[in-house]
Amino acid sequence: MTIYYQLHDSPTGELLLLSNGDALTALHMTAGKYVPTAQSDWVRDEQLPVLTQTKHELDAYFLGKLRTFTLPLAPQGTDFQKRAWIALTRIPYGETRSYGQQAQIVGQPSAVRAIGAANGKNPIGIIVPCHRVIGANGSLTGYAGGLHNKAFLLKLEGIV
Amino acid sequence: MTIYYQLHDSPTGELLLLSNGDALTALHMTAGKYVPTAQSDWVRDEQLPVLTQTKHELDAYFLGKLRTFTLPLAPQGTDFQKRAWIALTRIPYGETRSYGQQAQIVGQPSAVRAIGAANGKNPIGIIVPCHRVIGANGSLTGYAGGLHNKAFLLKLEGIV
DNA sequence: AGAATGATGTCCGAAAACGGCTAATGCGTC
DNA sequence: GACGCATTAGCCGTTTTCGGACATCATTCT
Repeated sequence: MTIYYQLHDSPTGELLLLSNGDALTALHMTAGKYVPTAQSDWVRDEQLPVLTQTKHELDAYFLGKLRTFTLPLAPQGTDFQKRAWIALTRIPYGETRSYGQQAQIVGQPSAVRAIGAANGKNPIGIIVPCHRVIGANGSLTGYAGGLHNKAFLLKLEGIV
Repeated sequence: MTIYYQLHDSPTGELLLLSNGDALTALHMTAGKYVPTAQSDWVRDEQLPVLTQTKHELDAYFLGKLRTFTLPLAPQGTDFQKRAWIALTRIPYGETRSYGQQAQIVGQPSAVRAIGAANGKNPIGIIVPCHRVIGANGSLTGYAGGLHNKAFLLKLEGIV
């Protein structure tokens, strides 16, 4: 299956958007870690509707005018990871959860570290809000895009 | 165990009286520091004998007609704190001791600051007379209910 | 199949901080 | 010298904080 992509600027730096043609499959901060390098078989498509919509929603989000993303998502991962990511999308804008709470929601209260690992592999940053999960003691602990960006996003959502 | 309480007015302001049903467990000046806020599981009982007796003795004390309280007490604290508080009850009406003297009575002559800390946590003000303990140089140093109330009580007992 | 790895959380013991103090010390005044 | 005053450094039980060990679980690597 063909993979389409676009690049988009944002307050958190350049973003790499990937799609299968119908839905968003990945959103990476290119300055961050674990960023896939552009492959030769990827197709850069500046017209693809879902990516255009993604850009619009992102812009609105960074302006503080959008609190809930509605574009179609299609992240790829193991069964457990998908459940973890779905749990992420249920955390409301402007709120935070601990890894333990998220584990509880997923239904495996003691799989806290596994949850952390799954969040770490969340392919769709920002839109699947893994930045809303922090340590039980309030510490920021980690973020693929860099802790400063995690802090930036939380602040944008009104969290001190 | 159920906790019963009553409120009672006095020259030192409103008093919060707590009981386990048999004995007085706490007496706080509601205007002071470290006052526990009323809990939802507390029961207000205006008929409880021990609290009624407490009120009568308090009224008599503030009129200068009672010099020794006789109601049953049951303060809760660590071993050391209980020893400190027992020592307090042995200080006669109208007399004062220094923290050092109290430490000596407790049997740990050098634990002066620990005695001060224990007095600070005395749950039963007025009746367990922590106000009769002053600095070695005669200074009032501190009182959970406020220094002016400490001075008031000492004056009531005839101390200048 | 087994071992290693994390964007964790809980527990427990040690260490440090914290008082409703006090006696000793140092310094300037008289 | 004697005195007043502020400063200092011991004193000790309690509380708070901090760090390391350990349990835990899906993944990944060998």
